Amino acid sequence: MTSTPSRLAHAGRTTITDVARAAGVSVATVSKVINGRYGVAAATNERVMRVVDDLGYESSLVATSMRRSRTHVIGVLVAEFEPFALQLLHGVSEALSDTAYDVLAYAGAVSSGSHHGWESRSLSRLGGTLIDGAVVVTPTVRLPETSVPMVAIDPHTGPASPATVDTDNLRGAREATEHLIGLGHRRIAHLRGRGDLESARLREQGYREALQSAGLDVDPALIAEGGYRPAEAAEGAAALLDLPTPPTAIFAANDLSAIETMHVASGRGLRLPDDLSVVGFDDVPEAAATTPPLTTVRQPLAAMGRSAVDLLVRMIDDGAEPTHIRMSADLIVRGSTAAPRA
Amino acid sequence: MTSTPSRLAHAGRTTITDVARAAGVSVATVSKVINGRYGVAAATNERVMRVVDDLGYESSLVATSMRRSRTHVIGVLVAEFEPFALQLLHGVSEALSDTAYDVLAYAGAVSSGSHHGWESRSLSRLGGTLIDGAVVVTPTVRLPETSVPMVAIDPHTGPASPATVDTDNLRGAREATEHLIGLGHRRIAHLRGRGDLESARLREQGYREALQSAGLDVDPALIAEGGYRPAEAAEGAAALLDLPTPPTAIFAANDLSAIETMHVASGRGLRLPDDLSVVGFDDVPEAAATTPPLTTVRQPLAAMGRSAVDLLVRMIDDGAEPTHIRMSADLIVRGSTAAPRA
DNA sequence: CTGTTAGCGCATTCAG
DNA sequence: CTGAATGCGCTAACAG
Repeated sequence: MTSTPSRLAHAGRTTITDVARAAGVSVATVSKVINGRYGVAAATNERVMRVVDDLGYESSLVATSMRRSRTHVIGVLVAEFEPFALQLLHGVSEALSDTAYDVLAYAGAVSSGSHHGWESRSLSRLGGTLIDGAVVVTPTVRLPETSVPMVAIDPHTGPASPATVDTDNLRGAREATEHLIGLGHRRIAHLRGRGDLESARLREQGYREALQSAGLDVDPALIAEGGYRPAEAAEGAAALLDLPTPPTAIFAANDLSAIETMHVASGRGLRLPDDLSVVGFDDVPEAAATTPPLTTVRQPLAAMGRSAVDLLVRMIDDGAEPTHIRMSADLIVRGSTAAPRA
Repeated sequence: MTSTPSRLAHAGRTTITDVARAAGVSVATVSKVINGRYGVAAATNERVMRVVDDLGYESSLVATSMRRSRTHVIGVLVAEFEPFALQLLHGVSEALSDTAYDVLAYAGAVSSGSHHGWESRSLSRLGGTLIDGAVVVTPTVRLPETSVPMVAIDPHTGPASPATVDTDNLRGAREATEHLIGLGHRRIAHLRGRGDLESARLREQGYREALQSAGLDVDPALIAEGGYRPAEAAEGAAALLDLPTPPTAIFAANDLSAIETMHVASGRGLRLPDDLSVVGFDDVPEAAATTPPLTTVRQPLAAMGRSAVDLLVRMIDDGAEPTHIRMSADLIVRGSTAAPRA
């Protein structure tokens, strides 16, 4: 044996080289055995396998992905792991447990700075090699087309990307607002979502349309910024409630904002839903856990995740055409809405 | 120039080579600029930076991780993305948003086969290269020690790994059972968790101890398998309710099992909590959303995720010693428990 | 059937 | 201050 004698068993991982040395074969042979390719004697095969087991060797995803085109890993790219993305992830994971794919979720909105959004950054960092395809959650920028197969969930520009999954935001928002109108509310406020998201614009539009259809004026003073996030929502809600004649109902652009709104209202001694009705959007698990439980528009998040994966896998495996999938958004009436007090 | 002339601008990603060519410098120079190292003229620096921005270049995680020791990515290894892991992930993500680390969550329980568990496989595949450290959620096997820094959450063997975060399962289970006893229940069943998990054993032990302390017999017929998963839990619950004299209360080893138990009970026309009291464990968001809302033992999941990350980052950055962190588990009484009917 | 060779995209010496 | 060579762990040709 003339292999480098100075090489000790290194610190961390077991590499293919370690296996090769222990089995007395070349790394190429080990590679063949591991990948079940032809051209290896049965005896050799078994010997290598035993060493692999003994050493607990597992090929490095990183190294493999550099040489191979397929890694059998699907990437889910999110800005951060908030409830919305989490529920999506749940569906993705479920759908993938029937397939040969593993899931890798990446939250890349941390080390910011570049003028590119997190979506492009994450795609650049993972794409092409590490993952066979990507599910991108609420991307805000147009995504590069030259990359891996991907489907966007609730994307910024609506169906601009080739493959998308979203819900009927316009209709859902109309239903929510009409529900409040039907209850007898006349001063209905809206806590906006992130202005750069198509979904947020559609929800606001649905709110406006419902009001107008009912012959109600859209009062600009009753539209505040919520940004889809608790911190901004708290400010927006406070501003609304500080109005000389505050609204009797608030339709928030998502559940997190709605829940925050409820906190703000409770903090001011308002009783829900008697003094203020609140409606959200999304129906994350947390929505049903508030007191009173939140009336909201349900997006079938897990189902959206599953649909996205189904489509993606078909695109990867069968070269299926990218399409647009639109799911329905349905009002779920719970306890946070009631008729305004006389 | 004798470089391969046949090389075209390739399909997918922008590589460091593209940037170098566009900026008219060598890849080494680009590398230095990107990593902010000394030895580059200011003018060159700026020119390269502009090209980087123009092309939207972002270094490949894969390639980088092969050569570098640090990637500034923390891995969260889970079997699958169920509510428990999701909540943990939420805390992890939160805690990491203050740091320079990105989060990468990997669900590796899919392509099984090897006698190693998913934890070891995932660690082998990602460790050492892709991630700087790992948070492993409910590992069931003893983890190799020679790998990257890691902390285990709710591990199989209890505090066998050097760094762990868990809750006081024994105490939580006792409280849950004592609550039922205090309500007047005498036939209290237990829906077991996964037998290979320390947490499940402790919860059963807490149940037994509480019964014994109250002078009640532990009836083996009242202990069924739940496996922490809805499918098994449904069977276990059905078996319990099929007993000649069924229990008046069921303490399930986790919320998913408890929720499934409620479904099974409702499906048989039982009214909750009058005909049957149910207690869970974990307090995932879904627990408060059931009707009636589930009485359960709260594990501070997000806080556990945060603690795990805090510890891990200190281990990576400052070489801190691994420790064991135990958090308290507290009973949350909601509507799914009541005194048994006379 | 098995070993040798080349190179994936990048960071890192080490000469210019 | 810059550029050419080297190798990370692995797979795909090809040679023996």
